[in-house]
Amino acid sequence: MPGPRRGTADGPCPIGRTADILGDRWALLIMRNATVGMTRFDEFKAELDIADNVLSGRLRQLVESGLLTRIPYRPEGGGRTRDEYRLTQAGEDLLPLLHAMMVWGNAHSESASPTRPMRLVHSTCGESFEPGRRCPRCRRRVPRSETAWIRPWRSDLAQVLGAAAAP
Amino acid sequence: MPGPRRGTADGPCPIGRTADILGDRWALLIMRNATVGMTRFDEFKAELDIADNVLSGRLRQLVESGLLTRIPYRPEGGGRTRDEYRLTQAGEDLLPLLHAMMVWGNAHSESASPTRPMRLVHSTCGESFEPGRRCPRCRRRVPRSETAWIRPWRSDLAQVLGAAAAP
DNA sequence: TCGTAGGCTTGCGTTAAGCAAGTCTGGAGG
DNA sequence: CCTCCAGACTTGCTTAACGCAAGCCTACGA
Repeated sequence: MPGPRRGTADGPCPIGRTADILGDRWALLIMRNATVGMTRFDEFKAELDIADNVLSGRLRQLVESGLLTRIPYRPEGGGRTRDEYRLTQAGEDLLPLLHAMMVWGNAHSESASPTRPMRLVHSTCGESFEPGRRCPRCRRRVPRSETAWIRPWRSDLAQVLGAAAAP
Repeated sequence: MPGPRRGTADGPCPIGRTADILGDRWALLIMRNATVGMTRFDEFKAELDIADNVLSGRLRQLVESGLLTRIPYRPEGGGRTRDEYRLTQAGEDLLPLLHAMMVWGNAHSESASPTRPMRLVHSTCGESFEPGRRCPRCRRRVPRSETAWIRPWRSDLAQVLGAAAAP
């Protein structure tokens, strides 16, 4: 933002410090998509409809903030090696925050084309759960690999975490 | 932001809709302070170190989004009647989101002057709790009136919700 | 009636977003 | 070995929004 931004990046309040990193629409949307399995520059660009200079800048900030890391990969169709952006532990730990955003959004905002609400479910049993709590059906802790976002407005089935797909 | 902002305010994803409202540093900080009991324009201005035109704009947006309402009050020291900004139900329901931000910030960011971490406690028994869950000591649901934020970096005791004080 | 104070608006310079075009790099193919 | 190619990233331009500062506007008190 204009003017010498007087940030609170190292202030005493943890909410203020978090707001300094995530108090940005694009940062939140990128981390949302990364959390559902998205990793590549052109995927983010196409899905978010974001200008590539802005995307490039945000990804760099998120890497600097320690939420993402760059890892080389070789595209399946051939081509030069490129980097993909994967969640760090700090990035994975955003799950409760994104879940809270989902719950609030389900309750207090409305879609132009209503569907059944988005849910976070335990992929091995299909039951809704809350991050940090045990699955109410299995009574087990839900590892990240068994986490799925149900997005009823999407017709495809690429909703399980790990299948790169966009909300 | 520049250019005709292509928002997702009514998109199908509730996280995207929430990001449209709260994907802004000032919006998050204002709602944080409102949640700990702050209500008045000059309080926000002084505590957040925000320009008054920006504060005015953000408060208007938050009222339009249904997170705050304006309520007239008469200043104790005399003076004309003014409006204060109080949380609506939607605003109060941000508690889990702010709590998740607190937890993440405690874990993954660092203060320039470290203290014991911020906590959300049940004010009648002093036990930490998570929004939506019962108090682990009392086994009772924690109403908003019994909610307190412990902010160890503040020496004063105005930490109980309802006493207008800033993080 | 006038002074005052706080909330809000306006104007100016600066930063960053959105857009579009260009650059840079390394693998593939000739 | 050289060239082509595709995609990530950079640069330049226009415009919106921030930070700052000054001014306005309005009830209440004197």
